Amino acid sequence: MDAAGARERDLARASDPSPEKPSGTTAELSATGRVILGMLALGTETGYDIKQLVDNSTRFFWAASYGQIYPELRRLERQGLVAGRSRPSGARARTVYHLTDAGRDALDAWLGSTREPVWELRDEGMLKLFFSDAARPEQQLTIVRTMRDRQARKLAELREIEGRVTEGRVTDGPQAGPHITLQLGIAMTEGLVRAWEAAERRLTSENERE
Amino acid sequence: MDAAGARERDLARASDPSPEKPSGTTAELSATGRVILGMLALGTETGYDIKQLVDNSTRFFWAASYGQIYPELRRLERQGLVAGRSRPSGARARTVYHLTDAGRDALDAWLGSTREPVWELRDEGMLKLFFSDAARPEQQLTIVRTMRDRQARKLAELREIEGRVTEGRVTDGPQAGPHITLQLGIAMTEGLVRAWEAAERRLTSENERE
DNA sequence: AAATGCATGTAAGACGTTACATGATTTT
DNA sequence: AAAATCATGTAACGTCTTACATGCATTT
Repeated sequence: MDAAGARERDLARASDPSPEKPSGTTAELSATGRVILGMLALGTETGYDIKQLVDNSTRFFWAASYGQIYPELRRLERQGLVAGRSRPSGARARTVYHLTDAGRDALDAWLGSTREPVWELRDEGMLKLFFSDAARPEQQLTIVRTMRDRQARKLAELREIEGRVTEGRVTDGPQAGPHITLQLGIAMTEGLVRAWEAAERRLTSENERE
Repeated sequence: MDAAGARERDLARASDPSPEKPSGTTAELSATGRVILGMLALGTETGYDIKQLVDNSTRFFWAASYGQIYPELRRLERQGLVAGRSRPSGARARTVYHLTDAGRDALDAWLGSTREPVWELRDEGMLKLFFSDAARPEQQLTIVRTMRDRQARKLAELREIEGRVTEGRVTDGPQAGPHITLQLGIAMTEGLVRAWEAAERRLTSENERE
């Protein structure tokens, strides 16, 4: 029957038609393309470098793999947004890329775009919690504690990064973006830890009452 | 050169080999499969119902489309985890599904699994902020305010849902999972709003000093 | 000498979204 | 009579991950 269905149904309504048309001469810049242009603007040069920096920074909120990066670099070059030239180091093949003027314009246009930004979460812990009435009560608590620990570990990781960056150099000036993003990531993750802790308290106080 | 690359490089190290082997006789349950089993356990019956409930609840942390749901229902049936039978309403075709014993076991196994849960975020606002040194300073503020507003709207939406649910029935008992997940979602989104507000304060106080 | 790091790539397949197509039933 | 909702599905396309393959250079 439809007990749960009827109960939860119609609780929210999506409403979102996008305000900006594609509207232009230029082909739409893909998500990975945006990452690459941004990374080149930050001074990385090779596909390998880009992957390193992604893994050490944006991966927390935007990941990318070699399988995306290398083909996308060539697509961007075909579109005239980046330019690469061979710069072998010794006998080892190496291609360094840089933004073209058109590439810098495209990056600017994206940064200034008012299109609703992508925000997508896949949180298996929340999904488990949602369905946890089908599990034993201790399992519910295990789920919550696992996620709290997981987010706490991530928070520790981010704080460690922060420590290393601060003792170094880049706190302000023209490299403010990465740093303030790290601050934001820390604040966000603190929020997540608190949220899971609150859920844990709610569950344990319920159990006590029984 | 490698200014940014060298600076941010090696700041973090991934470390995660999964602790549990596939190890079993049963084929691995896909992510969409997990959603479907959970939804059937909650009492939904048709593919359409599942999609409705996903859109009204889990979409905030786990989305799914018809293009995933209908094919996956048939795959699960082939695997013997769900069973469907035709229950037309009038002349309108309709198939109602329910969990089999094997399906309930698979759901249990997933809920009890200690495998590191998936947690993936794609946050275009954070990405823009990361690269925002390439933009004009006012644009940096625009990005932050846009995201703060966006998360605040989502928070309002969630609170509205909460109001409707609370004035209704389902606050506790055997349907605790969806409700506590909603609470968690609210707490998480509050954390996000606060994080973006903090970023905004950091940016505006910097601008004042200049 | 071995291990790690630098560097580039591809192929297969899984995963997901979007748009389209169709039609019955219920509500306005 | 029209609009909204119920209900099921597919095809095309785009995205992303994973695993594999290769080989030079540097550090231990």
